Amino acid sequence: MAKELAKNYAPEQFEDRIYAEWMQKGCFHAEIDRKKNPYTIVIPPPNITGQLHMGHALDETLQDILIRWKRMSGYCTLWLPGTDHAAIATEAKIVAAMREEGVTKEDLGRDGFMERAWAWKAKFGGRIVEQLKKLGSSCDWDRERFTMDEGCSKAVKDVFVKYYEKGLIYRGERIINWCPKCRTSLSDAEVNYEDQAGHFWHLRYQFKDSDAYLELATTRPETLLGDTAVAVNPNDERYKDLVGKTLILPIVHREIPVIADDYVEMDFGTGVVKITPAHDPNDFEVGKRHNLEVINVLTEDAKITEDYPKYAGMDRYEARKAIVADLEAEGALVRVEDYNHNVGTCYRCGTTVEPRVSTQWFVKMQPLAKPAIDAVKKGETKFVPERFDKIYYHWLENIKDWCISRQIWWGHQIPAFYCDDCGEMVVTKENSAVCPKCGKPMRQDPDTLDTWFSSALWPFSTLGWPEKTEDFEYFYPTNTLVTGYDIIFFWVIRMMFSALENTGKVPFDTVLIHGLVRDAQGRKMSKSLGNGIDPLEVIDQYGADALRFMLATGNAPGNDMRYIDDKVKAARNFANKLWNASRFIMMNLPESFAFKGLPETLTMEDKWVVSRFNQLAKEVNANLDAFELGVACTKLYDFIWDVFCDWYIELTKPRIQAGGQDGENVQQVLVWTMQGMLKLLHPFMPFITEEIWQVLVGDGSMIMLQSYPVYDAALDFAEADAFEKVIAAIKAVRNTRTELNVPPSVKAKLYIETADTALFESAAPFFEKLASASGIEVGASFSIPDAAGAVTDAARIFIPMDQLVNKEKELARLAKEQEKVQKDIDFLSGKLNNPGFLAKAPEKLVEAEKAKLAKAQEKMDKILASIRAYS
RNA sequence: GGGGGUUUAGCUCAGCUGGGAGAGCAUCUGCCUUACAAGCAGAGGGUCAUAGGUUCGAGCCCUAUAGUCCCCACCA
Repeated sequence: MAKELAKNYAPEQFEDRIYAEWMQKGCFHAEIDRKKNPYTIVIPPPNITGQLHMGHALDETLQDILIRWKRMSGYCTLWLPGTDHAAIATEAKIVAAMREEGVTKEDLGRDGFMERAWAWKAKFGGRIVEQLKKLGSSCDWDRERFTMDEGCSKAVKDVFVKYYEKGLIYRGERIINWCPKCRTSLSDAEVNYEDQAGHFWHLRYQFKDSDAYLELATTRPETLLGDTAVAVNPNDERYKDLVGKTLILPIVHREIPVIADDYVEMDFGTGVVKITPAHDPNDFEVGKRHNLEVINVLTEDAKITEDYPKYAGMDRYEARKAIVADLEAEGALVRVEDYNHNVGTCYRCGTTVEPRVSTQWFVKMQPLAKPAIDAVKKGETKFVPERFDKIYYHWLENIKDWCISRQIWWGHQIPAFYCDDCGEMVVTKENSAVCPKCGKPMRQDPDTLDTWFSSALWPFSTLGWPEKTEDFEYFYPTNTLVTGYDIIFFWVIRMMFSALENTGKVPFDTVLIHGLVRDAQGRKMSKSLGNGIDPLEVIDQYGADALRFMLATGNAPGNDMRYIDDKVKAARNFANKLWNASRFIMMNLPESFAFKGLPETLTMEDKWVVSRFNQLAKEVNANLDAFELGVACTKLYDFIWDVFCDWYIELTKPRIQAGGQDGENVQQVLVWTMQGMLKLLHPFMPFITEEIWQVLVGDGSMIMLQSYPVYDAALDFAEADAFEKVIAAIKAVRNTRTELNVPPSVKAKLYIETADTALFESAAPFFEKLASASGIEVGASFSIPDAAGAVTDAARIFIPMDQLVNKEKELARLAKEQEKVQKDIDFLSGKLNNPGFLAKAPEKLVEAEKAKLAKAQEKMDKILASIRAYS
């Protein structure tokens, strides 16, 4: 059979075809097999609003490498895919699209809006999924899930009701983070704090019964409308006598008390704080302690309420200007200074969040956090790299109750029902409720749940929980969770406590954390900067394999990396190298070729390449086991390019030309090694390896279903070491010739002086092919005049070149060599003369160092002999 | 104010439990050698941020310092 590949590596010609074939043959589908061990990964579900970005590409690549490796290693693997409804983000997009049409949510009503949202999901929700496929992701698409599908929704209700009944969920009036643009509450995790330039307005509030003033400073003068007290520290001597007195609030002219509270720092500002319980979390606490009135002065969209007609309808920043102007007019403004402060912003839209008092649902975190901390402490779940467990602990140890209600429609509606008549509340899994007290139909809570509430259940809700499904029994707990460090707080932590509370088990045994993919300058890729690189474009240009290999190489877990085009190019070149190596093999196979495995008779270079491959298989497995994916990539790259292509293939050329039995043997070895390399590389570069495999093997088998190579003691050959001597000699000759500026076209006979005569004699063709030799003579001793001398520890090689050799140059070169080797000798003998080293270093190491020293000395003898020959 | 990352060749980064510093790109020298110029052969280039310490031995472990980046935190 003639085996042929296109002349150039052109991934666009086969990647899609191969993916379709995998799909069509059901290669990704996980069938429960109780004879095998399960290995499960659940995908971090991308948002249905999302477009594939480099972060996804990295995340997907790492997961696919692991899942393909485990699949080939005999596990029953399930990579469960799906998408997240991304409550706020999606609703914002839909509302924006509606705005274009001049339609509002209110126009449509809740049901109409939901209908529209589902239509939107149907239209765009599959986009990101299709993009994931371009990367080669071997997900079981038959099990694809969505956080708002029936099963996940059932799990959500189940958990909500259970938490409520256990007292882990409660409803209450609290001060929460409010996004005036998204018009919903946010959890603490959903607020990003950023430094903003602002001002410090120094104000004075006059006492009711005197002309005296109390000076204080604020960054938010507009909230003054809601001030209900002014506070000082109880230990502050300056203000001790003023506590209990009454002040007149400027502009509003309301009477407010001076109170004492520990919260006030004496040495910050004037040591006086205005207290606005409705619009500051600290003030809210102070207000509770002192029974202060909570006066809300802002609407849902952060405009001043109707209660203050002069400012009503102004947004908070307009109102700030107007109020500052009025304060100044009233003489209450003392001065203004520049001030930088931390401002909370909405993680979705970037709008400055407004602390707001409202009735919300909360998850009580203390009881849930404890088991989650313990599980990691006990090692039931491990972070890779380990350092992320500190972040995890710190967050959980300081966690506050989780605000889970959102004032939007796209999401899981809260399963709580109210009786508008008697105020009774019922929490139930049912879709409707009747008031148990007055028998009237009840109204469901209009709010929906935080999107992370449903993703927190993802590792088990997607496997069928709360039903006791076969999938759940077999695949749960999952094994590896792969995600970026930026969503540990949002997601990983919440999965941990949710899983422990609901399933009694940790959701996964390992969390593999990766960093961000930044741009070439190290900046975060962002829409606003416009510096994002579209993975799909990269795939178009270089192929998915190149992108994957680049993302997996040279990147340690948990560390950020930069996207640099040259790196992808290097990966593409590597693919091209492999492509051409396989072409070389195929074009040298006869039509009648049948692969029989390694032949009984192996030459030493065969044994060398087989031993090296065997070692590679051992190391790659070990690296994957330890999640050192980048290290594994480097080793594969080095072996394929350097060991196999640059050395082994070159060594086979004279043998292939010579033909005969040895020529047939070498074909077998070439194919054997190529197959092995393809298998080892497959998890990293699935497309090219599959393509080559199918052409090379040609029996209809697929590489993704082959067994992953493992170390085999029978494939370690002692001759491999001997062959390194030949390689060293060839390198030395090449080096010598280049240093002496001898053009490759000038051939020279080599006289090899060595104790290993048989070894070198058998290597004659290699010297001719790889060291520009016109022939070699091997012996125990030579005396060749006017010859350059290439030296290794095993051989001294004379290269007679008549006038071509410049005596001075050659002597200088030898002197340089001598210096280098002398350094080695000094270093090694220094070490071996150190009694401490001899006494405490492991014996194996001492022996190895002795052997090295002996070799260096042999080499030195040969160099000195060459120098003497010239002098 | 706490916590963490990072600092290694001109650039971007590896370096797995401590045993003579590596890769890719870039640079320089030769090569269109019948798989690959997306290639081949060679070369140069590093007091592994600084200062101490532990050790027979430190890029790796400990302490401190500096640069840089990030996370967390209620200072109005």
